[in-house]
Amino acid sequence: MFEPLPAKFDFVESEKDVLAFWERHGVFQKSLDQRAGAERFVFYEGPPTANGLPHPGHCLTRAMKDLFPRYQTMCGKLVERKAGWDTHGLPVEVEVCKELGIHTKEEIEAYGVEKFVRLCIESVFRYTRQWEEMTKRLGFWVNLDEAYVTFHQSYVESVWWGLKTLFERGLLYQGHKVVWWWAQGGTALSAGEVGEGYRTVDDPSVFVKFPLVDQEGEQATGEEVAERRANEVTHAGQAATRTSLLVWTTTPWTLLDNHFAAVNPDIQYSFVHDPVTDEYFYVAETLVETIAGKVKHELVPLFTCSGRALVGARYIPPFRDVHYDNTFGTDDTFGSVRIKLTDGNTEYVGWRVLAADFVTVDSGTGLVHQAPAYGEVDYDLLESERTRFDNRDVPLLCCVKLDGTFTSRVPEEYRGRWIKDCDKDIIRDLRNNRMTPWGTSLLFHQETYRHDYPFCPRAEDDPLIQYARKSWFVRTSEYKDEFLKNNAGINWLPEHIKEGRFGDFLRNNVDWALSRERFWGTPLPIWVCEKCGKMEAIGSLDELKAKPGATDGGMWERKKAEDPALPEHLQVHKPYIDEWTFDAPCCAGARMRRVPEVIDCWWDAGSMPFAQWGFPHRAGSVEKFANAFPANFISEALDQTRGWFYGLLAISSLLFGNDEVAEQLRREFPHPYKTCIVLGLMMGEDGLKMSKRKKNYKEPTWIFDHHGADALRWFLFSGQTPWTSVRFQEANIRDAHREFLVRLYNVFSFFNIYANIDGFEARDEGTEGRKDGGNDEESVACATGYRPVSERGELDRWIISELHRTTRDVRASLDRFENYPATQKLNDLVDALSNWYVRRSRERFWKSEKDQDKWDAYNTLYDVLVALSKLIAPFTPFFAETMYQNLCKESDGATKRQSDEGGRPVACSAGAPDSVHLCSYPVVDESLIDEDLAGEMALVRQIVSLGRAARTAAKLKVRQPLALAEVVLAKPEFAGWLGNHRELVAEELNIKQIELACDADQYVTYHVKPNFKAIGPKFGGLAKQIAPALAQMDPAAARAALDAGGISLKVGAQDVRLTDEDVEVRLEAKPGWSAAQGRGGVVVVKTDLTPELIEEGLIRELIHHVQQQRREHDLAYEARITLHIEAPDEFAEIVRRHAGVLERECLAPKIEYSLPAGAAPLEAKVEGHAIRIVIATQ
RNA sequence: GGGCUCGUAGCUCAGUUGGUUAGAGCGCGUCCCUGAUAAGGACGAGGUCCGAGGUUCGAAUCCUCGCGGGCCCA
Repeated sequence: MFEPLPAKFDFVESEKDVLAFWERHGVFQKSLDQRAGAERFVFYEGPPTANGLPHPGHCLTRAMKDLFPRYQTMCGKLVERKAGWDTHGLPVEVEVCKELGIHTKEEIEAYGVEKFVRLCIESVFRYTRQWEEMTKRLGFWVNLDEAYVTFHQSYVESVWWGLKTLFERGLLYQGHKVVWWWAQGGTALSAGEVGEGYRTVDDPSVFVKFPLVDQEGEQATGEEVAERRANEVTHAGQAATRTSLLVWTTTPWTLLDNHFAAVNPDIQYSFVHDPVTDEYFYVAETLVETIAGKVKHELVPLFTCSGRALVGARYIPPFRDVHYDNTFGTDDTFGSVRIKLTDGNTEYVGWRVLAADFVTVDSGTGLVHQAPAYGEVDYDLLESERTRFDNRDVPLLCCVKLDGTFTSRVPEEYRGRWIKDCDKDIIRDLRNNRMTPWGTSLLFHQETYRHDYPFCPRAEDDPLIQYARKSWFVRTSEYKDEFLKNNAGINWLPEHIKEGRFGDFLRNNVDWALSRERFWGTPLPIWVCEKCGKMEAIGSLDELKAKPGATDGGMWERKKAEDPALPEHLQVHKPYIDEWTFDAPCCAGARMRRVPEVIDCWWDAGSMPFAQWGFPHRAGSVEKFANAFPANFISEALDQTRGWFYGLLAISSLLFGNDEVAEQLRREFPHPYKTCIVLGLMMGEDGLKMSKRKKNYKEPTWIFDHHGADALRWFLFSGQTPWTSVRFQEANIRDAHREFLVRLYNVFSFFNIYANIDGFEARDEGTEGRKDGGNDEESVACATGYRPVSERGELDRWIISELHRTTRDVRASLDRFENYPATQKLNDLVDALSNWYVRRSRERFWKSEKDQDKWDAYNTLYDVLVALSKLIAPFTPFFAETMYQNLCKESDGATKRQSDEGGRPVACSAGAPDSVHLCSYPVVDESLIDEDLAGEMALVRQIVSLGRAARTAAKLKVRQPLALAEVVLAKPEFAGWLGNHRELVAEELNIKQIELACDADQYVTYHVKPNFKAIGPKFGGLAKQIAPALAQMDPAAARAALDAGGISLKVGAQDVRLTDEDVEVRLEAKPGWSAAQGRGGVVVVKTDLTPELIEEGLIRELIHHVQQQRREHDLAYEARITLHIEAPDEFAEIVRRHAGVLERECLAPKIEYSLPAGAAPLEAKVEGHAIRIVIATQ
C-alpha cells in the first residue's frame, strides 16, 4: 500500500513538511557523515554581502551552489559546505549612517567611532537573518551554524597573516592613488557615488603655450629627434627658438603643478607658423585646421613629425616659479634637475615630453598637460616613468591641500583659495602677465567646454576633484604572469570569460589599492615607528601582545568591564586596535603605532579559502585548509569578475603560487578554484535592474509562498543557460512548474491510485521472488509480479531504455557543470513517460485481469518513478523527497524495496536510505539501453503525429475509426522498423489497418536532394551545381540508381558519383490526398467511411458520454454500474451489438434500455440520434 | 570614451565543431480527450535569426563596421 495522495496536492505545504523532515532526521548531516573519508568535492561559498535583503537573483546563485554539491554527494563525494558572510566595508557604514542621519567622516568621528562600529556589527546581524531564512527555504544545504564571518577575530587574524607574509616579501607598499575627492567633506567617494553625481556643466577650456627650451648643447637622442630639430632650422631658421608646444586643459588650476606634457608617439604632429605673432607651435596634424578656426587666423604647416620625435623635448611650464626652489637641495629649477636612472644614466625629473598611448586627437591639441596629483592616467604615467629611476625617486607635485585650497607654495594671490575659484584669475594671469621668453602671451586661446563632470551627490554644489591620496598597495602587477598561468587552467563557464572579461582584466593588471580611510573593516596590520618611520607587519593579536612593551593602555579591559556585552571580535577592530603600541626596535624610547587605514573588503573575501579556517593560527586549521584547497567549484554572478573571482585568484597566486609554500599546501595551478560558473544578472520584469523601489520583481518569500522553492529552482535551472541575463517573469516560474513538476506529479499520482487499487506492492512477501540472473549476489526481487526488464514487453523496455539514456546524458551534463542541458533531458523523459508510456499503457493498468502484463507495467512505472525521484533530487530536492518517501518507505519508515546501483532490485532487507538525498545517483546500465528501439519509437511517434495532422486536415476526429492509412517512408530501412509497430500506430490513430506503401506514386512525389554536409567537403565548389543537376533527374531513376549503388551525374564537365549518404530522399504529398509530411515520411489517410465504422464511432461517442457521467457522479474508479439508456431503436440495436465493449470500457456489466423512475437523465445528441442516459451504481 | 557581452516567433529563451524544412515553453487560433480530471493532449498560424558589408561551395553560427540593450571600467 502506498500512502494515498491528496486530491489536491499542495506543493508549497509539502515543501514545509519536507523541510521539517530533513530537520528532524538531520539529513544534511547524515549525507556528510555517510561520505566520511570519501574523496572530496570542494565547494567555496562566496560570502554574500549582508547589507541588503536577498532578491530572486540571489536565489539563482544559491540554487546553483546547491545543485552541484548535492549531485556530487549523491555520486559518492564528501562535499562540505561552509557558509560565510561578508560583513565589512563601506556599504555597511553607509547603511548605519543612513539610520543616524549623518554622512561625512567628521560626523562619524563626532558621533564616536566606538559607538559607530558597534552599530555596524548589529546592522550586519540584522540582515543575515533574512538571508538564512531564504537559504533554508530554498533548500540550499550549507552549514550555517559554522559559517565564517569576515569580522571574526580568527578571520581577521588570518587576513593579517596573509598581509604580513606579503609585507615581508616586499609586496605591500605605500604609494599614491588618485581618487575622486570631495574636498569640502574631506573624503573620497566610491565609484558608485561618483556615478550618481555627474552633471553637464560648462568649464573653461584653455590652449596654453609651453615654450620649448633651447636645447643647444644637449644631445638629441635618436634619429627622429635629430631630424625634427634639423627641420625646424630648415623651415624657421633662427626663429626656431620661438617654438612652443600647444597644450589644452579644462582645469587651469592644475597647471600650477604641471609635471610633464604627453604626446601619442604614433600620431603625426605639425610644426606650424603663426603669422600673427610670428611664432611656431607643435600640434596634432589633424587638429591644425580646427585650432586655426578657433583663433580665426591661419596657421601654416611647415613639416610634420611623429610624436616619437617630440619625446624628451624640454619646455618651460607656465608656473615654473611654483616649483622653482630647492626641492632637491639645489637652487636650480625643478626642470633642470637630473637624477639617476636604474641603467646608471641620469634624466630630468620633469618638464619634458613623454609618450603616452592614451593621448588622442578627439579634442584639444594632441598634446596633454600632465598633473599626476589630479588625474588617474596622469598618475599612472608618472608611476610608469618612475620605474625608470633608481628608488622611483621622482616626486609628486601637489600644491593643493586636502580641503581643496592652494598651499603657501603658490603665488600669493592664490594662496588659501578654493582652486576652482582661481580658474578665472589663472587664465587672466596667463593672458596678461605670463609671457614666453620672446614676449608673447602664454595663453593662446580660451573658450568654454560643455561636458559631464561629477559633483558630490550629498552636496550638489561641490564639484569633485581628482586627487592623489596616500594609499597602500599590493604589488600584484609583478605577478601578472602567474595570474595568467593560473587562469589558463580554470574551467570557466561560459568560456568567453576566461580570455574575455577576466583575461583582459588580468592582462591590464595594476597594483591592488588595498587601503581605505574608513572605520569598519579589517585593520591594516602595519605598525610604524613614530620616529624613523620603520614599519613592521603583525600577524595576529597574540603576536602583537607579545611585542616588547606592548600595551593598549588598558583600554580593552576597561571597556569590557564597562560593558561585558562588548563583542570579543572587536578587539581586532578600530578603534580598539589603534590603542596598541609597542617599543620601536629601531629608535630607543620611540613607540610603534598602527597606521590608521582599514583594507578593501574584497581582500577579506578573497582570503576566504584559508581565512575561513582561521589558518594558520587555529588548531587544526592547516589540515582543514589543506584538505579543502583548491575548490572544485565556485559560482557567483558576473559582477564578481573583478571582485571575488579576481580576489581569490590574486591572493592565492601571491600566497600559494611560489616555491616557498609548505609542501602540504603546494598545488599545481589552477587554484583556488578549478571551475567557475559565472551567472548572468537577473533583471526586473521591465528589463531593468531589480529595484525595491520600482517593485519590478517579487520577493523570494512571496515566490516560496505562492509557487514553492522547487518551482523557482526548476525555473532557474531549466529556463535558460545560467549565464543568460534573464528577465524575471513570475509567469515563467508558474509555467516551468506546470510543465515539469505538475506533469511528473500526475504520473506519480496515476501510479499511486492504480497501484493501490490493484494491490501492487513494491515489497510483497506473499509473492515468490525470483533470482535476478544479472546480480552475483543472492539478490531477490520481491515486488508483485516482478521479472527482469529483458523479459518484459517492448513499451516497458523502451521506457527503461529511455530512463537509462537520460541518466547517461544527465550525468554527463552535470559532470561538465551544465545544468541546462540536463534539465532538458529530464523534461524529455517526463514527457515520454507521461505522453507516451503512460498513455500507451493505460489499458494495461485498467484491465481487470491481474496478469503478468499488468505487473510488468507496474514494475516498470515504479522503477522509472523511483529512479526519477533520485535523478531530480539535486534539482528539486523537495518534490524528489516526497516521491521517494511515498514510493520507497512505509509510513513507519520501513523499507519497501531497494535497488542496487544498476537499478536491479536487491533483497528487501537491505533497507532503503531514509532520504532520497542519502541515495546514490542512478548509474547507467548500458545493457538496458536499446538505441534501435529508441529510434524506432521516435519514428513511430512521428508517424502518429503525422497521422493526426492528416486526420485534422480531413476533419475526422480521432473518435471516428477509419479503415486504412498508408505510410510512405522516406528511407526504406524505416519500413522494417515501422512494420513492427503497426498495431501501435493503428491503435493510436484509431485506424484499422496501416499499410506501408511501396509504390506510392499516386500519393506522393519524390525529390532527391543533396546532403550538403556530406557533399560540401567532397566536392567543394561543385556542390552548388549538384543541387540543380539532381533536381533535373527523374526521381524514380535516381532512387533506382541509389539502390543499385550510386548516382552518376555530369556536372559541367565533371563526372560526379553520389552514394547513399550524399543524398536525401524527400517526399511530398500530392494535392488532393489527406496527407501530412515530415522528415520521416508521409502519412495518407483513407477517408471512406463504411457503416461499420460509423457504428463504431457512435459507440465511442456513447462511451464518452457515459464516462462523463461517471465523473460527474464522482464514482470510484473501479465502481461497476448499470447503464440505463433510452434511444431510437436503430441506435439501441447498435448498443446491444456492442454491449461487451461498453462493459469493458465503462465497467457497465448491465445495460437497461429504459430509464429508472425519478432519475434526471443526461440528454445528448450522438451524430443526430437523440439519447437519454442514466447511470446507477450496483 | 574603452573592454566584455547580448540582439533568434507576440513574450521568455535554446540552438551542439559553419551544412539547406531554425527549435521549446507560454500566448494566440482550431480541435481532441475525459478511469491522472480545477488536469492532459493534438494540430496550426507566427521568423528578412538587429542592419550593412566580407570570408566560404554554403553563415543564425566566423570576420569588419554600424545600430540598440546590459555589465564592468573611465
